[in-house]
Amino acid sequence: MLRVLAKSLVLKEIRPETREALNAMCRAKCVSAGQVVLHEDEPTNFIGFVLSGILRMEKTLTDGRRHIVGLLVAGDMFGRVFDGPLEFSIEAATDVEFCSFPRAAFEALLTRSPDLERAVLLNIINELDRAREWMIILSNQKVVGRVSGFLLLMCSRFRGVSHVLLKPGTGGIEVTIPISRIDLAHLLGTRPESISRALHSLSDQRYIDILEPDRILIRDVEALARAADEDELEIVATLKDLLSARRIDR
Amino acid sequence: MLRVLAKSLVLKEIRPETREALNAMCRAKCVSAGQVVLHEDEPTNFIGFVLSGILRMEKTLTDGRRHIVGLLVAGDMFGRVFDGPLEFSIEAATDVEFCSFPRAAFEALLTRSPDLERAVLLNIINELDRAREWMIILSNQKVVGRVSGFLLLMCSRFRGVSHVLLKPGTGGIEVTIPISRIDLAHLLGTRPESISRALHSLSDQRYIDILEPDRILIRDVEALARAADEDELEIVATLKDLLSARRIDR
DNA sequence: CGGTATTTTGAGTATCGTCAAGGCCAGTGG
DNA sequence: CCACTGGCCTTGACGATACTCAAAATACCG
Repeated sequence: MLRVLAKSLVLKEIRPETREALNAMCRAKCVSAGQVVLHEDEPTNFIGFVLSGILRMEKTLTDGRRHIVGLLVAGDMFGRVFDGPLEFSIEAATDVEFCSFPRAAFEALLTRSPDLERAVLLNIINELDRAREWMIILSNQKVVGRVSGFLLLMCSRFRGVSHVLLKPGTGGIEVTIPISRIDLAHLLGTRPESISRALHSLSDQRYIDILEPDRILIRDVEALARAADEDELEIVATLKDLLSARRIDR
Repeated sequence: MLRVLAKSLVLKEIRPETREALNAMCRAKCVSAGQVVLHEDEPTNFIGFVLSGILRMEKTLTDGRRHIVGLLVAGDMFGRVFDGPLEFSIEAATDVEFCSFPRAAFEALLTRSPDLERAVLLNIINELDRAREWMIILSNQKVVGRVSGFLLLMCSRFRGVSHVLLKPGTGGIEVTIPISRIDLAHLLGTRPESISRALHSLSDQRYIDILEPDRILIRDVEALARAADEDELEIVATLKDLLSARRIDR
């Protein structure tokens, strides 16, 4: 299983001994969509690494509403490394495979393996960057802008992972939205109705096709980036390169 | 100067030797409000620790608009620790003192001082939590909600730092907003006019007093939390405790 | 004291949230 | 096999909110 782990950019640099130790303490787990992996405010007794599928991090408010604060994909780490309990619960958005390390053992290993500590550090820096990307998307005034930014983020971040497919022939990218409209609405600071309208507006402009409610085909990445307003031009460039590269491939 | 640094929660745990080494490589710097400390996308050649004042992290878009993605206060660290250049520039929002460590030397020390690496790790975890708090505030649908959340965040995070003062007698907390309306508007995903209206609406309800455009007296923390909707009840509890404690003190 | 930048206010319009209804799909039980 | 149910997504209509543009008031600076 650590073969899979090793593919994660973050963990591939660690020394064989450390990897051995990780391997020894690691336990594979599978959960199906909807199950809760970690409860909010409970002391975390393990650290997890996602192998496949998508998890959502969500904060449950006192009145019962949920608030999604991020998504986890293959290669991502979750669980508090050192201090206190998690501030949000972690729930499977799709069927998920992950491996878990007992917290105490993991921290002990962390303390005596600088390479692992470095890997964890890089992982968290990465996560921080992603949180900032979310912030920029969320600070878009209009719902279509936020939705467009979300779609772009989905394909740039989750490319290569199960939920994004490139369709070279048509020059489009197919994205599966791993969360319900209502959750997406909370994530983007709006309501499901507005999400629906935004998607259909993008569809009317022929920027995207709604294959199914949760399967979107992105036809015009640049137009979407313009709608998102953001300087996700880097993202766009990357995606375009990828598309044309694939087209030449065949 | 490291006396100041040591006060930062994050660095107080490091060993004397490491502290010595840090001290040796550290250089104090002062910049005045408005100056740019680090440019976006330039390779970062130093790591900085804020001693006093407030810095803003901002992304400059291709069309020249700026997008604030966070604020840095005393105790915060900035600059890329390992990989690539920073994704945003760092600018002084007020007059700022900070100390800087040459990047190469800092990373070398990091590699041979697990205690420092641990401290840096905790610092970044902290920053990640803050980014997620921003996300929750930003995902509030209404502008008054976001503004209220912003004010609460300001006092909970920046308490004890120059820009927040407790006024025990009146039971209020005075906050100085360290950025202009237009920047705050960008940060909260709205326009300056709406920020103004939101603040004056809160003022009309007697939740806050606008002493000066950038100096706000918070009169009713709970009401503000209700307006922010969020479960910042923890924050509220903390603030209330603090207020009553101070009141008893005198 | 003038000149500039920032903040505020006002009026009109677009957008979005709200409420209510309808459609689609999957699962259930007759 | 079909009707029924419940969940989710969509659509429409209406009211609230926020954005736009323009102008006034205020603060800031020389």
